[in-house]
Amino acid sequence: MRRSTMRVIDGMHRLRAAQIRGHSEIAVRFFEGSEADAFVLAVESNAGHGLPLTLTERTAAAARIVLTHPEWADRAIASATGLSATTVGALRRSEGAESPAPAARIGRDGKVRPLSTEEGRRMAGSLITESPDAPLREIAKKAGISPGTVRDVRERLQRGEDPVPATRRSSKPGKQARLTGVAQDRPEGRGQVRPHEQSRSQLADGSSAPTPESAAEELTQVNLDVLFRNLCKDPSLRHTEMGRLLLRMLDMQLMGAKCWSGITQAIPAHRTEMVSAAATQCARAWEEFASELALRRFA
DNA sequence: AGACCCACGGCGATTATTTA
DNA sequence: TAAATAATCGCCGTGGGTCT
Repeated sequence: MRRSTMRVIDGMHRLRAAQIRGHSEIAVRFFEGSEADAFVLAVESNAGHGLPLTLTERTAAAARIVLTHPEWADRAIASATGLSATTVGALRRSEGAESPAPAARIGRDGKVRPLSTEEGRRMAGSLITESPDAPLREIAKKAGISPGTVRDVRERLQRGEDPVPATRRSSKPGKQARLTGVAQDRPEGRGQVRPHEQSRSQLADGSSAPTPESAAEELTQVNLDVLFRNLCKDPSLRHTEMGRLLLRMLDMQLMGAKCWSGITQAIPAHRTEMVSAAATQCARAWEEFASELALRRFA
């Protein structure tokens, strides 16, 4: 149970059972943390006990964790949601581009691993060339990489090789796409650059970050029916009162959109002006709601 | 103190299996 | 049956423990 909101994270069925049995008290374990952390805990609990989430629910949960905890490694998120790391990695590529990617990730072991050591390796290479007798730890500290990596750099230099393995070089086609989201020389079809990847590459260039307007514009191209079905899969919406209210409102919107002509015919002439004003205010309210959400995402 | 070893975990690519 | 997902492989990085 989250102490700040007294909301049940896990054990809703046990709580219900206790209420039915007439118990007025139940032992709880309090959780201190953010809303995002509480969500992760709820997903982990569901994945762990006898009432696991469906595949679509787990996928939706993983997509949310990717956004709220971008520093978590794929395997860490996979472990929490019961999906495979491959699936989480694919989700990150499709969802993660919407937020700035951290330079390193925290694994299940709590260790931090950088997404690219190219810069550190090159600096270590220079330092080793300048001072061949310098201690590995000293070079590691200056270059910002681990002593083990410095040793590998030194061995590579001794063999006359590049300090950065070919598979870790940003210039390698396809690899850069993994490390920074920049697509290079991708083949047609599967490797085509998607809109969100383009906006991420702009970030890597240091030019412009995606604005709330551009991100919203991107999603508004998606059919409302598709967006609604996708939102319905998210347990964080389905399992909260306000979330369900939003889904019902969107459902009504969808239903209305399918029978505008019938509704228009049903409105008497003397009420058209009033209904028009009401509809305009509704539209404004949705717009303000959308703007507020967009600003919150990029705050 | 510095060097080295090694367990653990990261990733992409590929293949096998499951799901809708 | 096609698409999605999981499993596996090989390579690489980190950091704690051990050796010199």
